[in-house]
Amino acid sequence: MANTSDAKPNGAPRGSTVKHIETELMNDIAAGALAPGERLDEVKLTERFGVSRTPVREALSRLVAQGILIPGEKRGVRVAQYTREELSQVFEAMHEIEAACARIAAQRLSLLARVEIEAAQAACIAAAEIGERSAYQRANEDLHEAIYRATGNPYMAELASEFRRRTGPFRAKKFATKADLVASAQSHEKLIASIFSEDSDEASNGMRAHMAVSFRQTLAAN
Amino acid sequence: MANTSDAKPNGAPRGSTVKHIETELMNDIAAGALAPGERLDEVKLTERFGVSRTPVREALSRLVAQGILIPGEKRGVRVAQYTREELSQVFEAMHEIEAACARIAAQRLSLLARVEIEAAQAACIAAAEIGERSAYQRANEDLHEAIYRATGNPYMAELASEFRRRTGPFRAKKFATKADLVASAQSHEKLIASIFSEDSDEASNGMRAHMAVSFRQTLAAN
DNA sequence: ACATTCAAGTTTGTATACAGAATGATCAAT
DNA sequence: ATTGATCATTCTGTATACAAACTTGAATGT
Repeated sequence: MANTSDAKPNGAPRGSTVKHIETELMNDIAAGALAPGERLDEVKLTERFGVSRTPVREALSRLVAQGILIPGEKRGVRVAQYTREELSQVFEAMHEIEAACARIAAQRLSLLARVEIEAAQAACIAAAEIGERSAYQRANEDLHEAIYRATGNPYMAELASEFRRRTGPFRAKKFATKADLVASAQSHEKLIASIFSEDSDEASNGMRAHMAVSFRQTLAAN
Repeated sequence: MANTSDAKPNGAPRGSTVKHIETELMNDIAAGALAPGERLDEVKLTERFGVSRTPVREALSRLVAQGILIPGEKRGVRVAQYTREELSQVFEAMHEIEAACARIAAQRLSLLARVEIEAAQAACIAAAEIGERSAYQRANEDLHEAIYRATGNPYMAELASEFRRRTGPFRAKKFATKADLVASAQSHEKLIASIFSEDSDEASNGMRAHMAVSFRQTLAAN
């Protein structure tokens, strides 16, 4: 049945619905509301967001492009799920990208970047000392993002952020105990020192060492 | 006017039309048939491929996700075009990714990978000696792809390939003279030696050095 | 001459319709 | 009981329709 006159308006309303669906789904996945391996049904999403299949589809395909969702065997898309080996490969790639960011950041370190990194680390320490897991996680993300920005290279930064989003669901359950937080914050200290040394190789090795600590915690939780 | 009975069949034919459009456009861009900055018109593509806007749109948005196209200021999409600074940033990111590949490849070097790399380099030398530019370019791509495979990490490999595609249009005009080919092939020799040393740091530095040579040629041509 | 407003023409985002594939379920035959 | 075939039921890809936003440019007023 075609629109008569009282039908829902369509056309192009303000801030792209697609973007909204995309971030909403990303949050769900990051928060674990959608478990790895779970299948997403286009029509269900259609109902949930009160839109047609077209924007849902577009949002899904963007998430697929980012590796957050993967195309199902024959049909549909599912939340990315990795075998132990795949997980370690994705993390290896992320480690290298992070290391590259640290390398470039060390080369170009600006005063602003220094301050932003120090501020984020201060927040990490504060959160670790009182054992606030979710605050620590936020501060930890901030610190890494500050390092990405410190590269002065938006392409590197975007790449790193993308991998961080992609691995988010697996890193979520990483910090089990207060001791984990403290250990992570201490690992940050060495990492930051290596970047502030302004020696590329040392910074990149520093980041690899930090990521190794971090990955050990992640693997323990998966 | 709606389908009556003799209309074109739609539904889902064989190998996704979207994929076809995507690769076709990628080729056009790589071959320079679509110049950087050029605007792509959805409707024109619709006519060219004899399909509706839906698959065209999907193909375009995938290319946007890969950074090969970029969304226009207000409307439409255009072939990615970079200022000198942006170009150097994209290349910096690519260099780091390539260096990471070299690092991992050196760590895990298998006999098969060694052979593949040597074969590709042999092809490079052969092409350089007789000054066959397009053959050299192919062999050069093969060599880099062989290194990506040598990482044993499909995520790293895909990432590197993606950046290579993205920078393709700018590297295309790189090899101006036979001397360029020979210089590139010689640079490969050192690169390969550094990877075959199975020393991570040396391999990653080796790749960075090679990419620097390569980038100098690229900048000269842009 | 310049700014402002308004109408026509494009372009985009979203909705909906529909054909063909994949899946699953029912039922007959071995 | 297991296998195989047939049919109904999703699900997916593509086509088409249409409304809102943007662009353009001409007409109007200052």
